[in-house]
Amino acid sequence: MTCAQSLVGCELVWGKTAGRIVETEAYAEHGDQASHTFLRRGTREFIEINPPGTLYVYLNYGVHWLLNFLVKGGSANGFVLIRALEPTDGCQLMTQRRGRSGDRNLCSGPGKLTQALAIDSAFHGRDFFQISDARLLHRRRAVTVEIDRRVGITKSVELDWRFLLANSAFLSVPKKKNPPQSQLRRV
DNA sequence: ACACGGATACTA
DNA sequence: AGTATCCGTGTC
Repeated sequence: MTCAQSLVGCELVWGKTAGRIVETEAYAEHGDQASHTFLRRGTREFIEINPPGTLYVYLNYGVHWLLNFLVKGGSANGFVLIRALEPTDGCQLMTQRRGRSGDRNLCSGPGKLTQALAIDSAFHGRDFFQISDARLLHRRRAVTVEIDRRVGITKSVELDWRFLLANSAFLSVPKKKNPPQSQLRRV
């Protein structure tokens, strides 16, 4: 999914906090058994009803809110899961919300970053571009994106739809594939 | 290695 | 109503 790849390196500004996106995953509406659309009618309807850029926020494992962007058109409809940020602003507030210190532990995971940014179900279904204090700043320089297998799923594991900022120290889990096998893309 | 914990979408 | 499932984290 090209959107997931394009978001790597961009800065997500969320109120008084902000972070550079260092890890994303793509989930496709069709042909992807790991996507909610595969089993949930409600998620398929969500795609029909809402415009691209709508936030899809849901609770995972009864503990963590996970942040997804709805993407439409292009090669396929689907969602981009934001999995990790490199904190760039508001570290003190994020540390306070997380209840832990250390910049590397603030947003290095999809559940951690929603806690750090104070994202929960209240933002589910909201159009990202209509949220006044939320912004997406495009990267100013080219970055190297590494392609890897998605994390934490049991179905459609063969799809390499995880996108990492190369050599980032703020990833949720290290890349699984070794450099010779992994693909690198200058984007 | 394991517990924690709730929305969703099924079944009946 | 009851149950199975689930894109994780922190601590054991």
